[in-house]
Amino acid sequence: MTTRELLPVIDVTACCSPLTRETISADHADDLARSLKALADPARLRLISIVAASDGAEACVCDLTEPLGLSQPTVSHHLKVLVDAGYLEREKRGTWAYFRLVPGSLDSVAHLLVTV
Amino acid sequence: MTTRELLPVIDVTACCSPLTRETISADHADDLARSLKALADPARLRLISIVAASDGAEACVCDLTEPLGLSQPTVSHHLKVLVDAGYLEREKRGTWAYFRLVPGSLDSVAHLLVTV
DNA sequence: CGACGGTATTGATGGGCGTCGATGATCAGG
DNA sequence: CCTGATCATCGACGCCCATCAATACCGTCG
Repeated sequence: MTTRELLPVIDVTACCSPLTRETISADHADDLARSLKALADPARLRLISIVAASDGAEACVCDLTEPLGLSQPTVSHHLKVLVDAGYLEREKRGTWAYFRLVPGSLDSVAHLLVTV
Repeated sequence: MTTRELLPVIDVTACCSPLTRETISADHADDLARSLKALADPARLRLISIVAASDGAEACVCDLTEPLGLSQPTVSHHLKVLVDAGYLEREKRGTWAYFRLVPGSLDSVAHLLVTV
């Protein structure tokens, strides 16, 4: 995306077809893959779904452990992955930690997907 | 999605917030996670991008090995993953194998994402 | 201040996956 | 046929990751 626009001209052989437009850069592919990897887990998708469906669009860990059938440390780990990836935000109120969806985060990665 | 609609009523305690709408099922989360996992790799994202940007929207393995800097077996493996996941389709013409984007496959997974 | 409950972190373990070299399968051309 | 080229499959290696038990951290409440 910065200074690597000068691709060598490909000599056309029998099978090779030339490119008609820009492809995504290696760095861009890396970033998008990281974002998708954070979502590519059944437990994390269900966490996002439950948080989004909860009253006030927020939920604490105690809401999330039981419906997933996973241990509390595992749920905490998945939540950390989602927070680090920018899909959830964490707010600690007293004893409980509440998680909310980051608005537009899912839409943005979905938009990146269709423009790959 | 079939016979497990009867969720136990959650007794409301101090921290737990009730659900206001349906969450995705475990099976649905599994399927979507599988689809996303097939995309969550830099090499595979670049493969899709190159195929989509190629003339005629198709490319053969020899087009794809060099720009990725990966060995031919590795590229073949990634292409198989993408074909199995329904993102690419393979057509063998003589010695060469041509890959095309399956129309709408990316849009459909992107749409599933924003409705989680 | 001490006990208790919710949550995050650590360490260990087992499985999955990306990568490669070697090899097999298939087709074109002499 | 035999050879060369393209692509798929196999076996192996190394690394990342999902999961759990144990433990540490940090609030609240008595």
